[in-house]
Amino acid sequence: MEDAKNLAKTYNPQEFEDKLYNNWVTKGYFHAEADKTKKPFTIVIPPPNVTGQLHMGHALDETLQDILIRYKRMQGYSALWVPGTDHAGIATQIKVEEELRVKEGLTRYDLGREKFLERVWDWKEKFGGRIINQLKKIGSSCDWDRERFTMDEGCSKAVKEVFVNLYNKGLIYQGSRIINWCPNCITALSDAEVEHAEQAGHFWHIKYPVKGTDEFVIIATTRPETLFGDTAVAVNPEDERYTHLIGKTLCLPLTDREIPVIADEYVDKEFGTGCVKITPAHDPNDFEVGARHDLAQIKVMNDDATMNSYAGKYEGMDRYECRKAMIADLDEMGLLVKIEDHSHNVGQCYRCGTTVEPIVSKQWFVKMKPLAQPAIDAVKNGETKFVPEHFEKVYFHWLENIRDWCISRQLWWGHRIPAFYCDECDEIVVTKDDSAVCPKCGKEMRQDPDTLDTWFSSALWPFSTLGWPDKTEDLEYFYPTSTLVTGYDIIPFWVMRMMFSGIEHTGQVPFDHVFIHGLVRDSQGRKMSKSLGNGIDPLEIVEKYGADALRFTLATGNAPGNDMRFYIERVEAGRNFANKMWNASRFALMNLDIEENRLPDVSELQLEDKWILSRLNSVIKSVTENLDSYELGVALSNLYEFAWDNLCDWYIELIKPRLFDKENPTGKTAQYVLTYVLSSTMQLLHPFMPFITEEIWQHLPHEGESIVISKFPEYSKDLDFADDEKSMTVIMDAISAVRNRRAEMNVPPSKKAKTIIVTDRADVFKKGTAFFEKLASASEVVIADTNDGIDANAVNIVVDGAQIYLPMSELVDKEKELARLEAEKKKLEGEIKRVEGKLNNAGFMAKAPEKLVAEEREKGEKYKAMLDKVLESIKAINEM
RNA sequence: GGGAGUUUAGCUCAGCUGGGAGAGCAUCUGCCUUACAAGCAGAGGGUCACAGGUUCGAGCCCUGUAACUCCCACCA
Repeated sequence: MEDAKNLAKTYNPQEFEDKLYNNWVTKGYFHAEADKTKKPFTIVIPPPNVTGQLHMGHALDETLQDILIRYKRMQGYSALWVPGTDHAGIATQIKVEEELRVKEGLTRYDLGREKFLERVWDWKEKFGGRIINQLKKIGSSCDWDRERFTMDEGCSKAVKEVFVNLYNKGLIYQGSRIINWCPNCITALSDAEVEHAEQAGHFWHIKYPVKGTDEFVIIATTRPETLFGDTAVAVNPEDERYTHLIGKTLCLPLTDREIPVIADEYVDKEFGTGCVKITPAHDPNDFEVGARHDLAQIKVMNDDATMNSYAGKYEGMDRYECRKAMIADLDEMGLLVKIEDHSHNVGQCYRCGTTVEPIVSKQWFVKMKPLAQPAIDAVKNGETKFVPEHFEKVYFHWLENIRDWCISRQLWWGHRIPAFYCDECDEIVVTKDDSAVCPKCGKEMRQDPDTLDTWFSSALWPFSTLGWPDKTEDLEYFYPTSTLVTGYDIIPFWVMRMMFSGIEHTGQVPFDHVFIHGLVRDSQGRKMSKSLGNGIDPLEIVEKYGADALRFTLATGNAPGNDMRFYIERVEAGRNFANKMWNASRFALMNLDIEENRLPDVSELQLEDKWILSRLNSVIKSVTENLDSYELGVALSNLYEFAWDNLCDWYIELIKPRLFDKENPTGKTAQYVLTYVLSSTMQLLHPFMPFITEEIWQHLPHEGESIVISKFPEYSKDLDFADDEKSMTVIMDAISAVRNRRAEMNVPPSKKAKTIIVTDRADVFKKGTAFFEKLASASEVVIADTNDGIDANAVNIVVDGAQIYLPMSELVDKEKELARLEAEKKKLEGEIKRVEGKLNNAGFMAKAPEKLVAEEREKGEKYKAMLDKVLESIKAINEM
């Protein structure tokens, strides 16, 4: 540090944040090794999308992780935070395709697979670093030597290993099933990737004529265009309205096809018309019905949701265009009975919002039931714990109702499915090798063109990043990881899948704790989103207020798992706190002429020194306990209160006379204590606000090269001065009472007054005389054991343990004074009544803890003593 | 249709296993007191959504009600 003594005049985070961060990285403080002499603490980052930008949700997620990692690092753990990014299959591919379309008017098919993938890799190289730099800006202490990417070599190896293992165990299979199809992204989606939204739609009632009669059935449908794929109409076997039709043949309108009327329990008699068109290729329920009745599956749409040849003259039309046209035609033919309004849930692609088409398709699936059970058990028996605990319910709910996971995607960007087909003899080989030769006919095989769901590789992240499937030293040492930090919205996508993957492939749960946080919302509680334009860029905040203020904002003011509203006033509060620390440190440095940070001998400590050390000791305890139980917000607000209220507003003010008076032998002691307390406070605060704390710590006398690797303060029995703390509290309360009276009477601090303290605890108040002069505008302090001879007209203040007189009779209004005393009397009587009510309550005395009873007794006595003094004062005034 | 969460000061939120209601911001009053006006010293402001219950004692535990939010769900 250039000038070890002085800090810049104003807190200006821009001046030192980058410089400090670069130094930390250069010095390698964030690098962790498998060090057998230490205990491991591991976090793997939820990898942000490689081409994404840091948003407030990331900022929250990373801040929480960084707080935990820095805390554990200071506690002496080998603290590893593995950073990295996710290839984000659909999201990235869409972006590159969009760029291609806009800039060159091309589609990915124009380029071809190989060329297109080159473009995506280019894109990744170009924008992939951006988010990493943004993580650094907010102070994330990741081990950058271990940065990973979900499509790097190691991850690819892990993916193949897992796929082949699961396939060989029969847990991955290929099948034709109804899946969610996005006609815009042209790919299958898993259930988790579909979002349901209420949409206003219609029920179209359509007549299907019964062959050879004048009769017809009326079906009601929300998707009339799937009519071309109907292969039956079903009624409930118990439905007397229709029993006579079962087995009859219907003429499917707009086509020349004939379909049967079948009976199936699935049909609800009460709903709609009681007749259901059955389209096995376009509806999951119909698919089941079709399977039971051996019905044909007729797909009527192409991959982009235009109609195919089954739709006859509507071929080539978009699904909605077709709907409109066919309804018009049916109406003309007299087959449209009516149109009802009907709102229903429609599935939408979570990436592009397009209405998803349920469609029968041959895809790869992971069999979930056998994998889900151990993942459920691991949380039930406490191997992995959720914080807050209630998120376990969400987790259980998902796993208990889980269906097989559709993992194949018709995308090009992603891990290619390691399955090979022989066009000659239809042989299928699943292998880790990059190419395969048919074991039956020896021909070169063709690899499955599809890629895997992005979450397939994310699911392996906690162990693939540590070297799995190799048995590396890192894997042995750092796995299972300690804590996973993520938002509750990611539980079904990621947490759950990491859980069953970790258990299945490593035999161990991937993490001990899952620390769940909420969403960051705007000031009105809305989700921040691009379309609303209400997002706040974390980097703009960093630029304007500093990373520490941003982190403060994100770490306080809400409980684990709850959503948080973000608004600028909260950032300002954080910045103001940083500024307060900055100035307190400046003050300290201006008054320090010591070279080292050490505590003086206890015998040299003054009352206020013991008080602040004792308070520091308590706050160390509470910060540690709260951090250990993931109550980061509580830990920080305790620290805030200690640092601002105890340290700045009281302690520094209390010791000013000692510091300024060069003759005072206790001045040096004050310097040492102030240095010690300030330095410890910076250490406690460092996990939350890494930059300012390092900057200040470096300027204070210190040992070691950085606060980052300094030892986190520990509770010490030797610094527990409970009695002195109590005495100090009595004095402080008295000072506050004097200030209060003066403020009520509008006496400016510049108008000093003689202060007479009548007390039977002179030993305590004697230690505080200087404080009254400094903090209660006393010109002179007199301690007496009786109020004899004191002007009855003096300002009179009753406090715990003392009665204080300020001879400022000119300010006293007798009437007002009496009214005030009466009010105080009433208040004290109320308190006494309450305490006595408790003490006279047999139930309370019998069942309440002893400590509480003693406390109440003490309070009762205190109030009674104060009441006596108040009564005395009233009497004195009345006698005037 | 299931499930979860929320409801505490004007606003945003804390309140850990039940033991006299808190913070930040905002408001009001007085202070440029030689670290800080991004500050200091004070003040006002709450039937803890509602109704029952358990308990010596309930913001906290139990039951029910209401409002809001979110997640899940194949009634065409």
